[in-house]
Amino acid sequence: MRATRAEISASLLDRGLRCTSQRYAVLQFLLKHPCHPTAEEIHGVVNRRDPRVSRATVYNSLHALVGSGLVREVKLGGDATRFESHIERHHHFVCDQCGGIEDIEWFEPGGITHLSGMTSRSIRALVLQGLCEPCVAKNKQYSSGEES
Amino acid sequence: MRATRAEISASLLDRGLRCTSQRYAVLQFLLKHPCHPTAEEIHGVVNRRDPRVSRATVYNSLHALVGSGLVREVKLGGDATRFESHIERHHHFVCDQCGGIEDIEWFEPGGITHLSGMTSRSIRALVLQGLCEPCVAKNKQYSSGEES
DNA sequence: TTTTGTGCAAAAGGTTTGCATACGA
DNA sequence: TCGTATGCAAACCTTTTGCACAAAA
Repeated sequence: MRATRAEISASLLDRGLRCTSQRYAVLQFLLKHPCHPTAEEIHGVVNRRDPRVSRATVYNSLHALVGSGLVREVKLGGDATRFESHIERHHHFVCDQCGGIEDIEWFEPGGITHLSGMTSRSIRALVLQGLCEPCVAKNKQYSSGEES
Repeated sequence: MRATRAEISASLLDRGLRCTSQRYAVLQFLLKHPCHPTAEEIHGVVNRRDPRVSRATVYNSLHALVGSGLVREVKLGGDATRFESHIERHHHFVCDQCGGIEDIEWFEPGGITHLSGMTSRSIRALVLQGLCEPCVAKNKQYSSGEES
């Protein structure tokens, strides 16, 4: 998360990717922000600092980073694809109500394979859909009669 | 799945939806085909039978059906939203390689809640991402040295 | 120097919207 | 009849593409 300029540059070169200022900015942003931004959000931030970064280049950079394994693409049902630099195996939780996304520490889904009788399929990861803590609390508040 | 015209019509009226020929066609298609078509696929089929069905109306109809609980909207990470008339609780499996979607019989995800320490979140359903049986087999074939 | 990456602008899906018209209850 | 649904076309949002130009190794 706290990578230096040299480290970021090296990790790009190691994978055969030239270290351009645009790629550097995109990767640095993802390393600094452990959220799950969309390409548009990344473009917004990066472009504000250097207006010479186009939307197409953000997409190009993201694809290059995903291709090299430095970044992971996450499609969780929202309108836009999201990206994260958290590349260790993990699951995701998505809140149906607020759309919030949370990383879930990895656990073997073996029990699920068993539960669903899916012994011949191989499971890579899970997406858990439901209500996050704040939304559960918010709903309780409304349903307990506090109208005003 | 084998609903008569009268039954489909009645289920629409029961929920305060007018039974227009377009809505009828959309709902009938979803009841007949237990797959997970996109709006565009539905429009293609319905429009072929009655060219007077516009794209916008297919979207309107789908939203009305989803709003009334007759149809479920499924966002599984593909490019387009998918729809299904299978409204009983169930999970989904999505193949990373071929994009195929399978319904998974419902099971309580309680074990998962426990595994991930997410006691205060409420889980509605799971999306399992991985490789389906055919794709697992296909990959084995390629990796076992059969080049030609 | 040579290859790879970039900016721009246009286009391609998927989906929504505004408004006059048509149709179901 | 009356109010809701529909068709059309245009707009919107996310993402991709083609091509001339710029920059990294």
